[in-house]
Amino acid sequence: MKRYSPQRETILKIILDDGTHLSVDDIYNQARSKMPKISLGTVYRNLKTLEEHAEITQVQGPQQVAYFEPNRGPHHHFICRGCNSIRDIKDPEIKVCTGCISKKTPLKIEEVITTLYGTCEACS
Amino acid sequence: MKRYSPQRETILKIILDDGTHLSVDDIYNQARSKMPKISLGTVYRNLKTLEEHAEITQVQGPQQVAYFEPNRGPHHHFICRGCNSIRDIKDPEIKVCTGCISKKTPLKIEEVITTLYGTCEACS
DNA sequence: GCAATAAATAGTATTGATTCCTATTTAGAT
DNA sequence: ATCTAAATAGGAATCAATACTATTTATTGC
Repeated sequence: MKRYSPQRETILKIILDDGTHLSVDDIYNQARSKMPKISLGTVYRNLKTLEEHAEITQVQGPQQVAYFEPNRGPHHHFICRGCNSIRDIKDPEIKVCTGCISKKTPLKIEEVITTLYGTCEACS
Repeated sequence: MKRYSPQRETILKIILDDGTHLSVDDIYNQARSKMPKISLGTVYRNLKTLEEHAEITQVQGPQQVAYFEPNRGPHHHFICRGCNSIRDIKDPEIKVCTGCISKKTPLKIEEVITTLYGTCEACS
């Protein structure tokens, strides 16, 4: 990665500033309000670059939609089936035991992603 | 669901007979070899119907590709980052503790999906 | 500072998976 | 056997994502 272009900085800032999870369209729209000539291709390209450099993380949301969030270490997600909202679940709050499987199989486990599906307070 | 059409039976049988995880294209191609005039739309429609009736399950594979498998109860998946293969991990082999979170938050958790990413024997 | 070189961009075209649409066929019920 | 609703084939339409290209912008070595 060369140096941050204004476009890349804008995109990264949008994601860092936002506490929730943004879709490509969210990001594109927010970016356009600050930088009207930015193109959608630029958004996609930079999201890819930023993800490759581990500055942001892509989350697979409901209905095959991709969401992006700042890279803030291992954690999990809760997706509400009512309103499709995503929220973070901090790592210590749930525990996944992978020790047992790694002893049993020759698979090398590098990452564990746990997603909880359910109903949030508002939708209950 | 009315009654099984030959197309739906064919599609379901392909998935039940297969031990691995099939993409839409895999299913379409296998179906066409048995039933040359079947249309892609029919495959999609039936996959949706079969999933709604809990006969099959859709798995979100690597690179946003959807895979289908018979519905054989709760289990998890291991995805190899080398060859993109998916394999099942039986439920008792890993344990996810959700009890702790449900006490802390008012979220109603209905399903927990854990996906392991790593490297398989062949790719090591 | 200034050319040379490489990376990034805007804008548009293209792709590819999925859904939608419509006339026709098929299966189940009366 | 007829009627009615569901399912189908085939093609058109949609939509997210990628690819392409000419142009702009930044970095490097002088």
